Amino acid sequence: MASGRRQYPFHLIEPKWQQFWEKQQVFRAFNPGEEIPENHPFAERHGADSMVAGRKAPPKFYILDMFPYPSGAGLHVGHPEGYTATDILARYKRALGFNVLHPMGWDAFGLPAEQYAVKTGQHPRKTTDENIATFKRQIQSLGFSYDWSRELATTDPDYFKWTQWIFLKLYNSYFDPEWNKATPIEFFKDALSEQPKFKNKWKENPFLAGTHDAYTKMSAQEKELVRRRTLDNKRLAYVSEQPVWWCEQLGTVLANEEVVDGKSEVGGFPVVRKPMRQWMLRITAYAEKLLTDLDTIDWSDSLKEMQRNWIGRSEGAEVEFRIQNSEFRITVFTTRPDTLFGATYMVLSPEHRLVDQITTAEQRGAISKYKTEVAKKSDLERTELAKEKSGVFTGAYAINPVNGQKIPIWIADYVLASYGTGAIMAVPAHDTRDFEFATKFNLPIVQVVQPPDPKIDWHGFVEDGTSVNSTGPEISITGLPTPEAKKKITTWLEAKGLGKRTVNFKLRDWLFSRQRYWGEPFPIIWKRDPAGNLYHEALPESVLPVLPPELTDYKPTATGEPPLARAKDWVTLPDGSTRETNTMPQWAGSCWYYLRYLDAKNPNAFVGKEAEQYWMGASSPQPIVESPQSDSKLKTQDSGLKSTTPGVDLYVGGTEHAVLHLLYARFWHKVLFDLGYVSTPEPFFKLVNQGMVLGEDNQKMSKSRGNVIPVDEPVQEVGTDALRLFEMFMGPLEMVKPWSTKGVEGVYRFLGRVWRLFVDENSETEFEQAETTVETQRRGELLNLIKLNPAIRDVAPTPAQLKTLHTCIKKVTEDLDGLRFNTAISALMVFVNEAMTWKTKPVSVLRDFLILLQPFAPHLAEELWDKLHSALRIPHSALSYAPWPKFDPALLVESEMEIPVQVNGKLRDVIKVPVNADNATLEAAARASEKVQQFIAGKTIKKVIVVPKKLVNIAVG
RNA sequence: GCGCGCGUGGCGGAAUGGCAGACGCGCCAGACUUAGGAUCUGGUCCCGAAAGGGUUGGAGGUUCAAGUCCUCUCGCGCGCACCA
Repeated sequence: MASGRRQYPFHLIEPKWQQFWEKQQVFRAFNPGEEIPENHPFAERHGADSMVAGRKAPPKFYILDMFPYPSGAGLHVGHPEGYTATDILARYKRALGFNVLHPMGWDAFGLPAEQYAVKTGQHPRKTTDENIATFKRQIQSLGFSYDWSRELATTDPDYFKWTQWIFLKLYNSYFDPEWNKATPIEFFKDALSEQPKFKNKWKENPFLAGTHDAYTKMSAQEKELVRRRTLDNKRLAYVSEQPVWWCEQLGTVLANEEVVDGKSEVGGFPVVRKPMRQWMLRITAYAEKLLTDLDTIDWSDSLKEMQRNWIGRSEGAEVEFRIQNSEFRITVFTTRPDTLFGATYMVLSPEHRLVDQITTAEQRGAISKYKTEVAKKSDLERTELAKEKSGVFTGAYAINPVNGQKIPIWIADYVLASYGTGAIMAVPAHDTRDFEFATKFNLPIVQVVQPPDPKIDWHGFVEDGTSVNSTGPEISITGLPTPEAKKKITTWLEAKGLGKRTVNFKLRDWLFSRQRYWGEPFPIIWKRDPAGNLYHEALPESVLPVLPPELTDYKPTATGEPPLARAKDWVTLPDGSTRETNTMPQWAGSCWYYLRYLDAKNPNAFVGKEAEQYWMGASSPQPIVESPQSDSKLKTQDSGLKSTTPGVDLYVGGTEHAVLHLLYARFWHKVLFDLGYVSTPEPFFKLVNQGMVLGEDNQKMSKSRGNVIPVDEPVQEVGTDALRLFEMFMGPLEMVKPWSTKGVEGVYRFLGRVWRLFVDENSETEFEQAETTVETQRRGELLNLIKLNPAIRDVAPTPAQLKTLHTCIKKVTEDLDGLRFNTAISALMVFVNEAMTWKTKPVSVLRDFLILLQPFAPHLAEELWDKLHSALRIPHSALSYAPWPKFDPALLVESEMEIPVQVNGKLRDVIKVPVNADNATLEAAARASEKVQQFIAGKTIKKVIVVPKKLVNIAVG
């Protein structure tokens, strides 16, 4: 690039306006109750007291970017795509009269800084701070209108104090199924009361060996133990000793979500199952709400679908099977209880707790050999070998409850311990996997469903049909269509106490602890009771934040003991209790950062109530604030001023967070909502995923391919306005699209044309000569040498000019509302192409154009806005708050319009008719057309379709 | 395998069921220039001299009218993946 002459002095304009915005705090967003400085443009537009209690505050618009993890590599041109889109919207909404919240911060806890610390001994905080500085410099060089006064970093103790605080809320709450919401644990304590009315609650308590009466007879100490275990078993944050994903290389456990194809998502290292004591968050309690509330938010279908798949709800039944010559019973989960008569064998997962108990002596060797083999396999191997089914017979038999048949019990690794009950009834005739397995091991295959189309083979037919061969001594569903058969047999099972309707989810509880240094410490300590039982206890809120200890060695220990355990002084408290040494996962900080922005400096709460209600709560439509500056004719556009939405109005980020971050954040938000801390059940009302920007070779940008384009490159060559414009001009926001250096030059040329539309070319030559002689620091002043284009005059626009302008206003406005930035930019180009041909360029028209351009190319627009008004001595306020021009449809109407005429659907002519022509006139004009006559001559006209103001179509035979 | 999305010029992409290819890139020609990799003007889907005909991955269908709606099919991308 860098070819030829510079299109316009962006190198002077861009720093100039960035400094201006910074100095004037132009993009500061004001909270309810705040007084606004008199000279601030927000005050000029809305009044200095507009946010003070008693006055109606302007409607809010909260537009949020997914905050980045500041890596050492800096930004490439893919990063600012989403940021540019949100910035354009933020500037547009400001122009419409909204109070816009547009913040930025840093998701700064994370592995890379820690790994660097392990290698070099440099404290992760230092690395993190340096990376934040780099990211901030680069992001600021792009001229985004963030309110930097609300900047936050998840690693800041003033921030993670509240992350820990929210953890305490989770710890001190349980999900109450009757109220269907998170509830302070104090309320559950009632259920431990010895009052008779709570007796029924005791039945389900796994910590009571006997009954409520047994409890009343216990010693105080025993009661305390039971009480504690009962509560701990209910908390939303709980400790569990269960097999978790352990990654040797990373030296930590990982969440299900961080394990992809049996490897760590970060680094791609192998992971193994290992039983460890871990903190879990009970996200499964919210499975149903997380699923159904998707219907209340405006996200893309594909994204919602990804979340639905992840939550994985399926309805079915649990059925209990007796085991022959044994007291044990095995419960299976099935979505097809109607196929119960076709269950010809049963399969347990190798990890099922009953395997050893039911295995017969003869089979013991084979079973234990198989179990060992399976345990050795990583998850990756287990899925890779999935094509070939394997398994071993236990020697035991179960009794099919519907027909009393004896069916063999196998174990096989195609049955997962982690889903359903870890056991299945196998119906080989109507399940693909069971069919494969039965075929391989020669197990009987019995048809129980007849496909609707008799030509379809019933072997392996898994869809709905009609039940057949399904009659037992007590129940028959033969002849019933699948849905009814399901219903009938489930009802029968329930009546017999053999089973029950069940809903199952794929979603697992969230493994919430990590063996790392660079994360939030848990506000938890461990103690022992007099009997020596270890138990955990929350630290009081008053001691938050719990800071991590200083260390010199950040390496995890080989045993899985977290690095924090090395700080013996820190771990052990004076009273002998010890601190929890795990830290929270990186996701914790990003679960609520959007709430901290609302009130980022609040020392007393994670967010102030008033601020939360204003920015997150839904509000009713607001009256439009009329600015004294606004053109009398041009009122603020009202299209964007409908009632504001609950939650974040627009959230933009990459698909990589489609399940993890977005599911976790929704979960936390729902808990906070249930506990009364926030006012909406969902955090993000509208969400858009920007598509990835590929390299010029159409490949994903990566160091190894050498196709990475750092943002600094185009910023140097063509300026940030051109970069911003091209980011949006490439194509629709959601689409994956390749970068194009040539394309950048195209929009750069466009900005050059805009420049030349406004400035006097002679003065520009003068400027360029002067620039070569003046030292760098003083060059900014040279911009004053550039004079306004003499063709710009304060005259009334012609109807044609107004039409060009208003066509552009309409298109840009509608496209911005629909996030169609690429076509909005093309509308601006069309305007400029047209305006270049005008001999006289009316100020009022160009002024409105600059307001339209401002969101896209704010630096250039500010410079020209300033020049335009100064040169003509028109008083003006900041462009950033200039009211958006209103489109006037009357100006687009002309006396005549062109109407296409088709014969048999084929275009034959375009006729000019008066705009108000009625159907008869249109038809007559169409028939009169010479070209049309050629095609209808000698033929019968069967029908004439006239669409007013659209077209005429003549059907002939 | 299942789910979601997408197939339009040489390229990125436009088209509330109503003139396919806006806008930009590239390319061609011209103007201005010592020069042009700056700028400006014009041209640029295919066949055809023209009239006209053809054209939105392919095949059907609905409709006066289909890139757009429906069915089947092929190809690509993303997600999930033995979820009972």
